[in-house]
Amino acid sequence: MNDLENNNVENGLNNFITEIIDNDIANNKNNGAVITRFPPEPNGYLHIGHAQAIWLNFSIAKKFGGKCHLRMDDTNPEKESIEYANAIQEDVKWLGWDWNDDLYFASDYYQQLYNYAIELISSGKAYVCDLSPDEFREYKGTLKEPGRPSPFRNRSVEENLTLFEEMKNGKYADGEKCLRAKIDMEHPNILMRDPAIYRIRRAHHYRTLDKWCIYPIYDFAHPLEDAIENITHSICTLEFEVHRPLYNWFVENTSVKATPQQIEFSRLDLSGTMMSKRKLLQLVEEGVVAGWDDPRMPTVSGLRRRGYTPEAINNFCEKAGITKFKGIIDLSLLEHCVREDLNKHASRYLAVMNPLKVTISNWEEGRVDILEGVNNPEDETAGTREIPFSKHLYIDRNDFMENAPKKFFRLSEGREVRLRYAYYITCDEVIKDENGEVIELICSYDPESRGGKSPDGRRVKGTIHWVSVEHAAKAEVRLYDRLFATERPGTDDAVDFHSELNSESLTVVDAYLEPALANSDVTKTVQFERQGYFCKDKDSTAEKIIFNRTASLRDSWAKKKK
RNA sequence: UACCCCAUGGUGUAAUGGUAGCACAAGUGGUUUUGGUCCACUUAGUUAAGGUUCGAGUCCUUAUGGGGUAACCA
Repeated sequence: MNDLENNNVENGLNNFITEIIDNDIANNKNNGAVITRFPPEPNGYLHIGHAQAIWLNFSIAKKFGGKCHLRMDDTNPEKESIEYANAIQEDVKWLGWDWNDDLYFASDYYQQLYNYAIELISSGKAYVCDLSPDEFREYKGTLKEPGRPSPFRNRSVEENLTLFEEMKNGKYADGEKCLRAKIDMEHPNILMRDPAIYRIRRAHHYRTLDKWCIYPIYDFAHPLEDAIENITHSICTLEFEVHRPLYNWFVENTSVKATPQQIEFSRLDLSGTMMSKRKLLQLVEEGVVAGWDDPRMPTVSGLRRRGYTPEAINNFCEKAGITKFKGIIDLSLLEHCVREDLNKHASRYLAVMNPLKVTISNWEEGRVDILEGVNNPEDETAGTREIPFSKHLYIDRNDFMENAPKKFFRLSEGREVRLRYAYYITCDEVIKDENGEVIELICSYDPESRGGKSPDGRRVKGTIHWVSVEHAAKAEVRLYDRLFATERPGTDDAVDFHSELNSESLTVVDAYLEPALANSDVTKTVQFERQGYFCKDKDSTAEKIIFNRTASLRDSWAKKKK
């Protein structure tokens, strides 16, 4: 392994883009500088796909000793808001990235962009066009047929200058005129056929308010924004590939000094969910989910509320990889990443979600024993906690079975199990109600087995979780599953994506928590032993504790049963 | 077929003309006071056909399949 490879392995970052940058640096392009940017439009919340773009741009900056700008690409006042702009910043920060002083807004460049437009007009490379949007489209041609020149294509520089200034000054109605780059109406790439670069839109902008009634269009604005900020590598997703000639055209035909390079990669796609901001917005507006931060949403804020950690998300972004191949990542990789992180860091607690009453027949009423539980077997420094034990307990209903098969290592009449950190108990009697449903178990405990082992060293295979009824706190637990039942929801236009929703994406149950969990102010995601990872939801009140299930534990027993 | 892009196990991703590797998933076994974790092992891959070469996943040609692009959105 050579030094370069070694270096890349240590950085955990090596893909076709870093190879391009390696070459650029070897050739001393940009004097070896690397400046990237993450340029979201503040028209929605960030999702896991954005998280990968963020991870990519910031990691590249870090790897090459450069920097990464955060830029709000806010050139469309009709869809953007301060709420979104703020949420984006919060999410990027939470993911662990620091843009230092490099926070920018495209809207701060409006005057500069206007000046570059004048430059293009002055050099005969842009003109004001009076075609209506319909006519504009018609003149543009189709994918297979060339376009025709606009009748306004050959206006004089002076006339264009005057008209453009009048556009800016509000002389014309919205859509009455637009400014177009003069390139080639017969170009095989339809984007090069005199694209519009400024439109008239009397919309209130959340930052520039009503100062402007003309707004620059992405294809014109973006390369110039990049150049203004001295971006060296402008990384974007695949659908902009055909825009690259246009991107370069604006860099080459204006007086900007920098020569940013656009590089496209395949956006991250996850099975069982969708990344369309428009459709996610629809789910929010229709109330299908509880908001952008609903724990079932693939948004950064949704994952945060679900109990995911930034480490898990960034690891996932890295493991998913960067290529130009448009694939779909299995949700199980994301789940693996969160379990991997949480297994190392989450404190363990006992909580019973599906309670079945257990009475210890040979335990005195009122007697309480305080036992010691290990907080995290993966981390000795996490310490221990006290767990009260008494005559009346709850165990999980799934941990009892009548006529259990031999491989069932839990409780059944006449069988013995270990209560985690407590005692061995044997089920002596099963009490049922008039419907024949099991409502209580009468068990006897072995006083010699305190702490979960007995002096005779007998083997008790099963260990189950429990809580003491009188010490337990009741809580609500929200069990989340994938939002959609299909692998690729929303990809078939003939299918309404609502029909692909998973009707069981949310199940609400009651749970009984051991006191150490109920009394602590948990802010981190914890493990309910043998069940999964859970975090306290923001809907919790002093009276009502609410937990969200982040992810279940792997369950090889459940698999075996199938 | 107007132009552009892409194609490696089920999924994602390495291999930069020289032994097709890794991760997830799936499965088998072991350890275990979480049927978790951990450990070991197994299954499974270069879209096709030509060409260049001592040697091709990699380079060339063609075919096939998939995707993107015709907003005064980004």
